[in-house]
Amino acid sequence: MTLRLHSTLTGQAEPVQPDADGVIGIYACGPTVYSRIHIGNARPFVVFSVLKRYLERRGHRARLVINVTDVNDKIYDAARAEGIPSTDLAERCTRQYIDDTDLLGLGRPDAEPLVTGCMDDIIALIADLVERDLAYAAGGDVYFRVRAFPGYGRLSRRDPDDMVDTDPGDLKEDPLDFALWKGVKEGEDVSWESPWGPGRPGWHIECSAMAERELGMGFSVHGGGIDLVFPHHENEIAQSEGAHDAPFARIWMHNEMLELSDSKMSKSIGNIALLADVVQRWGADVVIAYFMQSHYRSRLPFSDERLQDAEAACRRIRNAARALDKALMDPGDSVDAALAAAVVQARTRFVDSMDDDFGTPGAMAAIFELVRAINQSLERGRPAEGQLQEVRLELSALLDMLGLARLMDAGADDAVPDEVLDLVRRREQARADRDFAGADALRDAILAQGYELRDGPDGPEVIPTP
RNA sequence: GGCGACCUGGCGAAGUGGGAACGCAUCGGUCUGCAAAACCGACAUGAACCGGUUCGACUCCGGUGGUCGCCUCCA
Repeated sequence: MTLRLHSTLTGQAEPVQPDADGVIGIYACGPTVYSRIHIGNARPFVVFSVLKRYLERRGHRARLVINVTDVNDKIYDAARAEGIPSTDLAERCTRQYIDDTDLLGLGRPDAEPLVTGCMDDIIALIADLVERDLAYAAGGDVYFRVRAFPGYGRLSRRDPDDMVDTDPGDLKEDPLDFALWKGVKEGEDVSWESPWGPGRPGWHIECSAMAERELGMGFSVHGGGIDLVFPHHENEIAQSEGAHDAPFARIWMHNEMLELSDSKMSKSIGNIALLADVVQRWGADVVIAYFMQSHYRSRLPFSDERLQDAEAACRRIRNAARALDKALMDPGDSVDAALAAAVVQARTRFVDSMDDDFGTPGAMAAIFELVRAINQSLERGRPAEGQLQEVRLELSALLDMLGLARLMDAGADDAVPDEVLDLVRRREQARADRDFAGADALRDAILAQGYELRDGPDGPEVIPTP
């Protein structure tokens, strides 16, 4: 079985097929850089990064492109409010976006084109559309002639005749038409030369141009947040397919929104939590696990409680990894058949879930079932070293497919500071003296230093609290 | 007003026309000086509500109620 993804275009699960060059091309719409990104913006970044990861781990070649919109009205507005050039603001926010997403440790996309770096492609595409009468110049602007593109509305299942309250504009032939090029206006501090005069691209044309440039027409997966279906992706289809009479993207994959107290998290509502703050507080693994425990097409509540759950889930996995490492220091010589079976079953369930529309919750469940099997086995005895290695490798491989392999780094107690080790020694002495009140106080002192103590048959274990 | 989605245990969250995963939380037990971790056990005779189809529905169809999203910048 191969990976199938629900496509917004067909409403059904469609098999993911490589492009003509054997590579699975994935384009996801990235942020507009006028402020730091919030945890909701991070969802598509995580989803599409893990999608690429999963495909690669399954032996496919994949190319992920996530653009950066660095020319936009909001950028002009924000820069004006700060009293700095809009290009400075865009550059700063682009750097912050890179820094913030780097905190997740999921790697970078293969390409992250900037709108400002694709101006020639954009102008050429607009010129094509004008040439084909799918677009027209008016004043210093250029508009797409929506009624001239017959498939308009297919992606969002919308009839152009049903659309109301559309901005009539002064220069449009039809209120439905949307801007491909906007002539420079008073107060805008950057513009580019074009056959229609100085100006800048409209919001939608950039993605058509960048996707075509990076992946060609007819690539595998185009995605982003579900709020982009209309008008952004609808317009991209109109632009690209209008210009080339060829299919643009085969599968349209959209992630649902995060919600905060029953409404979506949105910069315009103001109920946001910055990605950097969330990662700073909880750690990258917890944030990734938080996303992976829910399906990308489900709305996901964002709250401390949800993050706490994810943290507890990470702790459980880390504990099992630590138990494996401990067992490996003193392995047995038998093979645990039940454990061996659990390993096979976990892989099967994991892959089945993932291949069925990127079912990361089922994949996480498969990992937890393996974790339980590991704990049960170690409760029964000590499997042989070879089997322990094999189990460790498999757990690590499954976690890695979700970007969670760091949970295997259980944090050996070799880096424990001397003062903590000293506290441990004093506590052992207190216990030997049956001074349990003193021992408990010392344990609290150790915890305050960031280390958890677990007494076992082989003496106390010192474990860093993440 | 138009279009669409969703409604599963305390909180989250999957899958499925015929045994309701998984995580967290809670309760009891094992282990421990006590904890922690781990293990064992308990925890929705029922899936918003009402009808229908079916031998059989949480799963399909229809209706009611509720929640949310898009239609304008938005991941």
